Amino acid sequence: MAKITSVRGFRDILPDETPKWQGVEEKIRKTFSKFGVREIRIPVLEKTELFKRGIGEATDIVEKEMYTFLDRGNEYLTMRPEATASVIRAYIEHHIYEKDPVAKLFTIGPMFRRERPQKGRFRQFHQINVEFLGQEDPRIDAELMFMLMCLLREAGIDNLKLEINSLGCDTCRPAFREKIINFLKDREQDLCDDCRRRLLTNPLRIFDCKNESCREIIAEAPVVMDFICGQCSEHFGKVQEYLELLRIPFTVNTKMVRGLDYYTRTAFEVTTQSLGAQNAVTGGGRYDGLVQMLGGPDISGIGFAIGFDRLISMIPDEDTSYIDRPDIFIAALGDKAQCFAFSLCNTLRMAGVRTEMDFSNRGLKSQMKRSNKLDCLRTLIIGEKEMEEGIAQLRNMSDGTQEPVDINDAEGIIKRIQLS
RNA sequence: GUGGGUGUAGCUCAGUUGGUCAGAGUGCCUGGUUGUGGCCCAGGAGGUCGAGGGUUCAAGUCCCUUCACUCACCCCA
Repeated sequence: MAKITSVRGFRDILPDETPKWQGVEEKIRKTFSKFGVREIRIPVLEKTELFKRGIGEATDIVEKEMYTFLDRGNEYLTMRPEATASVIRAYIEHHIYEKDPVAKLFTIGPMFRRERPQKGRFRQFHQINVEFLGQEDPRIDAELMFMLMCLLREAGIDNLKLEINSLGCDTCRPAFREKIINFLKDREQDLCDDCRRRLLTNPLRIFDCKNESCREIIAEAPVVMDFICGQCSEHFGKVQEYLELLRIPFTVNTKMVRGLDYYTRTAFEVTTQSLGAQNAVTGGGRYDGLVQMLGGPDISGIGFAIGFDRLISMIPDEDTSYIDRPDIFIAALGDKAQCFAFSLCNTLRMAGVRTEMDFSNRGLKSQMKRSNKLDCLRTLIIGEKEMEEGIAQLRNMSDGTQEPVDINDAEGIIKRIQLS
């Protein structure tokens, strides 16, 4: 029979890796709880219209990366390519703002985009999303970024760079957009092919082109900062002040732009050197018009998405804080001892001790090997002699020392394990 | 969607101009030690050389097709 493999870009996360995922998630949840961020769980499937309206018709995501299909009910559905639109949909649908317009929400789960896979990029990938809704104060921008940097540090990752920018709001951005298009049109012949195309689709993206002649042009181009309105400028200034107050290192990157249409004002990105070309670990920003755009009241919001897969891949394998080894292995010889050990093994487990044993009925040597392979901290050796005397040998696998223990005193064994 | 790289044992990979080229290391099993792991030594199992076609007396090696993986562009987390 031919083997059936997983779908391209969809991968299995194997038991050797899951402890990292669980460990990081646990740390992140603790941080969220300190900041009063509560979990919301949302569906993986949404009506296609949600993303068209939320992310923007003309974006690459909506144009060519979504898993969309016609459902039997004759309705177009889409595997979500991002979470913010869904969170806002739920916030509106359940009238969460009626009870309290201020909401701090997070959600964790898989997203789907049909791109060509490469290092750090999969068709099913995982994001940790945070949305702070109902507050426009620049302190909320700073607090969100502060929390983000805290939780990345707690996950054991450093060497990160926080870059921020302001994209302006609905009133000042169109003017800037027009300015930049005019500026670039005059120099169109010096732009690369990609950028000439971008001029029509998404002119702001030309800002992060790597082509040298494009960069030269960009260097002289007008910057968002020079065009944003008074309020946006003041907001951005305050955000920087508060970031400094909270001692968060950052750099202003006036060329940073975002690929989703809903972003306004503050935009930010956390990047690293260690991921190859896909160097963004987190991207986020303010989206003051999104709630209204999705049919809700005029409520502002700001949020970010952490690329969970990328985050995990940055944790060095030497980081031992995520490994989880058995406390004890019971090596039992002979039917009587095996029987006794089977019972003891499960008693220890119920008492919270991570216990392993082996039913193959092989010799002590191979059971010791298995204990070693499983990286058990200790081995309890119970042979026929020990069964008769009621005294087993508790061996420390790192230094090879052994001590006698009373096999009928499970509590005594547990205490000894928990002490060392 | 576009371009490059790679597919040989469970894993990581050698394999020269076509001619003992079916290999190493590691992992696994057994033994050296009849009740003591790791280190060492010996032995063993394990592969339609990604798949299909072609050239040739002869193909892991050359040609064509195809699939998969991978990196980069694009884009993004």
